This record gives sequence, C-alpha cells and structure tokens, in this order.
Amino acid sequence: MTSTTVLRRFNRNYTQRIGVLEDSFLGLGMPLAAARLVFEIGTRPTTIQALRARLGLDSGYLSRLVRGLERRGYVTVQPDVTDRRRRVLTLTDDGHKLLAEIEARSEAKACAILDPLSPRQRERLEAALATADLLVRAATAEFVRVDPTDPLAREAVTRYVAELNERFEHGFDPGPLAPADDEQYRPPHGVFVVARSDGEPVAGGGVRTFGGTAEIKRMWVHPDWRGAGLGSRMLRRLEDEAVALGHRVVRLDTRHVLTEAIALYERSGYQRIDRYNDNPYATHWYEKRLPA
Amino acid sequence: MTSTTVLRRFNRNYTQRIGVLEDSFLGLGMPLAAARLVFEIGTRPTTIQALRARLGLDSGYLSRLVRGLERRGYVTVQPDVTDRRRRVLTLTDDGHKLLAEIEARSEAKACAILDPLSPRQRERLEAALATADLLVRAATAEFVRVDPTDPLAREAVTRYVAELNERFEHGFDPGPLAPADDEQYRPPHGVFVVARSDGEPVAGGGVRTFGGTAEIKRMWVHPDWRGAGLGSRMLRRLEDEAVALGHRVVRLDTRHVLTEAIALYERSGYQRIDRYNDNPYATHWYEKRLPA
DNA sequence: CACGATGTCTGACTTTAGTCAGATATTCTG
DNA sequence: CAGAATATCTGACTAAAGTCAGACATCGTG
Repeated sequence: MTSTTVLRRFNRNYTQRIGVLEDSFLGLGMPLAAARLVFEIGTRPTTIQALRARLGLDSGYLSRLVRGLERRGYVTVQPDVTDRRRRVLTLTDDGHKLLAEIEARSEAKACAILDPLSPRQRERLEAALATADLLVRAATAEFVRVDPTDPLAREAVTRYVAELNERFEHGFDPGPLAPADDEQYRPPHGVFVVARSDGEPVAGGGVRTFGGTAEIKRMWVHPDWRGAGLGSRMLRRLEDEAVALGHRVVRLDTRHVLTEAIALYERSGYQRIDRYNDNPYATHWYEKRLPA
Repeated sequence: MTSTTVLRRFNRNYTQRIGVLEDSFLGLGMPLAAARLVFEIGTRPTTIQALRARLGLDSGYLSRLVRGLERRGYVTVQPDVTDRRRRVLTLTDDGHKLLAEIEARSEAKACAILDPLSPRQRERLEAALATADLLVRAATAEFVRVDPTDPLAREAVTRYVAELNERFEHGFDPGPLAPADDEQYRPPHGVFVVARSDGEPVAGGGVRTFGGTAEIKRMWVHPDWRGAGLGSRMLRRLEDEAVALGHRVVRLDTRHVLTEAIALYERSGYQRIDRYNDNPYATHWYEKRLPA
C-alpha cells in the first residue's frame, strides 16, 4: 500500500468518525466558525489580520463573525496602538466563560472517543497521533525566501542566537548586528529562507558569499519541529539557492556541541575540511561540491 | 500531555491542513457530498438505506442528492429485488469516469501533501497513520447485543468457523447448526455480542450456560482489526454479560494453535483447568472467577 | 388481510459558510 | 504631501448542507 493510499484512507475514516469533535460546538447558539474564533482569541489576544492569516478566512466573513461575537459581548475590539488600521481582539469575562465551555465540550468529546481504549492502546494512539501531527505540520510548512529584515527572518535569527548562547559552554555573542550584515543575505550576495507555518517561523537559514564560495549560516529549526526533516529540507533549499547565486561549492562551520547539525551535514554529503575562517566558536568546517 | 490533548491538537492541525483533501472535489460541478456518494457507490453497489447508515445523512437530503446524480446520468436507481421498498444504486459508465476523476484528484492532492517529505519521513507518517487509523476505528466500534440469528451474528460466526477451519491442522467441522444452538445464546441462557463498525461486524462472541457456569464461545476478531484491543474488550463485555446472567464463574476452551487467544486469556486472569467438556478440538481449558 | 414498521420521496424551510465589489480609514514610500 | 498599499468594514449575493413534517409504497406479523 502506498503512502497516499494510507493517507487517504485515514482521512476518510478519521474525518467521518472524529469530525464529530467539532459537533461538540453545536448547541452553543453560534456557528462553528465563531467557536473556533473564540478558541483562537482565547489562546492569545490577536488582531483580525492574524486570524485571517491563521484560519484563512475572507476578510468580510471574518469581520461579520467578529462583530457577532462583539455584539454578544464575548470579545472586545480595540484599535492597535502601534497601527491604528489594525484591531486587537480580546476575550471579555463572558468570552472566557464561553471558552471554558467550549474546552469542556471538546474535552468531553475527546474523552468519549478514547474511553473504549485500554491505557496501552491509548498510549499507542497518542504516540501515533503526535508523530503524524509533527510530520503533517512539517509537510505543510512553506519555505519562502524573505528579506533578512523581515520579521520572520529576524525572529528565526534571534531564536538561533538564543539557542547557541544556551548550548555553548561559555555562551555565544553574535557581535553587533550591522546593517551591512543584512546586505550579505540579500541578492546578489546571498539569500535568507524561512519555513513558515501558520504565520510563525519554524525554521530559517541563510546563504552568503564568503571567500569566493557560498557559505550557509544561521541554520535553525524550531525545537518543537525537530525530527521531521525540516533541517534536511532547509539545507537542500539553501544549496539550491547557492547554485542559483552561481556557486559550485558551499561551506559551513559549526561547533562540536551541535551534534544533530554535524550528523545532518555528514549525512548530506559534506566533507570535513580545514579551518577556512576565524570564527572563534567553530570547531568543525565542512564543504560540499554542488551539482550544477 | 494527556491523550485527549494530543487528540484535540492533532484534530485541529489536521483538519485545517488536510481538510484540503476534500477541496480537491471542488470544481466538479457538484457539491462535495455528492462526490462522496459517488465514491461510496463506486466501492460497491449499495442501497440508499446503507448509505444513510454509513454516512449518517438525512433521508430527504440523501434522496435529493441521489436524484441529482441520477439526473446527470452518473448513477442508476433500481428497486431491490428482495425488498422493493429498498433501492439499489449503481454507477453508470459516466459515473465510473467521474469516480476515476475524483480518485485522480484525491491522489494528486495526497501526493502534493506528502511530496515535501523524504522517503524516510513518509514511511514514518504512513506507519503512524496506519496505527492511528486502526485504533480510531477500533475505539469507535460499537458493541451491541444481538440475536444469534441476526445477520451480523451469522457473519461473525461464519467467519469464525472459516478461520478455525483454516488454522486447525485437520480443519474444523462445527457440526450441523441446530436451531437449538441459537437458543443457547439467547436470554435467559446466554447472549451474543458483536462489535460493529460502518454496519459490518468486526468482532463477535457469545456466552452460554454450560454445566452450571458461564461459557464463552465463538470469540472472533476481524483480521484487519487485530492488535487494537477489540479482543480484550469483547472478553470483558462477555464477562459482564455472564455476570448479568447470574454467573460467578466463566469457562472457555481453545486450541494450542490459537496462540493470540491463549495469550489474551492468560493476560486477562484466566486460570488453566482440566478438561471440562468433550470438545475434540480443544487442548486448553480455562476458568475465571468473576467479581460480583 | 389489517396494522405497524420500514424505506423512500417531496415540499418548505433554515443555517452556515462563503464570495465579491466597493467604501473608508490609516500607514508607508518616495 | 501625493499616491500606493494595507487593514477593516459593509452590502448584496450564492451555494451547500441540513432539518422537519408528512405522503406513499412495501413488507412482515399475527
């Protein structure tokens, strides 16, 4: 049986049986879409714009849904202070009560579904769903080239730096962030790529030109998203970008404590070479010849 | 994280991303529900009644959907010869063409979703989905008491007999099926239980009164549904039924080749005892004292 | 063969979900 | 500061999905 067959079969069986999870929102006196909104807003106050991106709704439709929730007193709508075109949504006390009710219903429904399973089977299902969840999310993440000043890129780099600082024995200091730095990751010198899911960066990395070859830098994968192949995909994508920039050789450096990264590079055909830069944090240097 | 949390999280992520599998039916010039019907009818000719049970649709709504398909020449509707109230649906040639188109679109969509994954990740996802599929299906199977003459019970017993006949070294002959036999699995002497999913029996088993104690017989789980705990659930259910019939002790016999069954009984607290009947096929005899 | 149950159909209706074309206010860019 | 771009809102519309009450034919049972 092929993977697509399994996926399609699962989809049929699952949506038919578990789709009922959403039916638990019935009887709340509001359409399901509105209940989903309450859930999203409850997770964290959001702008209408963010909801539109996250849930993929038409702006007119969303506007009406929100107004409905406002009219019933579940949410308050206020202009965003930093950009008065945007409007920030917050749950009122009644909204939080409603959210609690929604949560309770979902939970009850989920319990009812899992109830017949023995603890052992439940654990198996939990593990399978967690794996499937991660892989499905990873498969649907979108890789996009962005400007290094894009908020997505900024966040990816910030988290990358924070992680190195935590994992390196004596911390990590990226030095002052000069505007010239950004220039390195802009065509024609280089590019920056992020993987995005639901509007959040889940992986990032850049290629720049250094010493006549391409150099891959700042590769990072969100901790919650590791083990799903995003690292390999990012690496492959950055190699493609290097080729597109006209390079035939790509290099990179790393530090011994980053064992997963080292494993990834070696699995991906990188050869260890001598020190080619003066990065004080680097302990390993790699090179790969790219197919034209 | 609890199982319900994982289930709910998966459900949110999954329906949002993969629900798109169904969007592939868009542009066929028919509502999604109609496309689903074509798929169901294509799998095997069905009656309207069966569709209603399987898809859980309102009879009026379904009637209209079917009439629409008929009007466009995708299905033919004929009275069932055995019961002229029922109507049998069959795909026409055009209907089969449409089904092929639907299949192609689903397949393309599934491919697109899986495409970004490496073969290794795809295999992992496939395994996870197959496990989740089995367990979700098992969790939602319904255990019902039925009369031993009920078609569901008949099918379960038939398949049970067929399997024993195949697995026993010299086959298995259940002997003539006497009406008195059925009586044994009817209150107040006994009961017959089947687990049902989408109208098909996926497990079955009976309790009868024999030699002053309860005896569990004819326990069977559909081969495609094994490894999901249906056997344990059926055993527990039959024990409960035995208690309800007023018994405090339940016995059963089995044959050495049925190793999973033996493992199940021993895991479930059954003690091996001496031969208590003259079943020529039995090699192992078990007993369990039931909590009141 | 009467009577209740079953299977299907019809008409009249509602809700949900969504689309699309502008209108308006605000912010960004040169 | 003009003009483009962005964020939201409004009105007018459609299609899909489903509900409900009742009508009608057929079947099984006593």
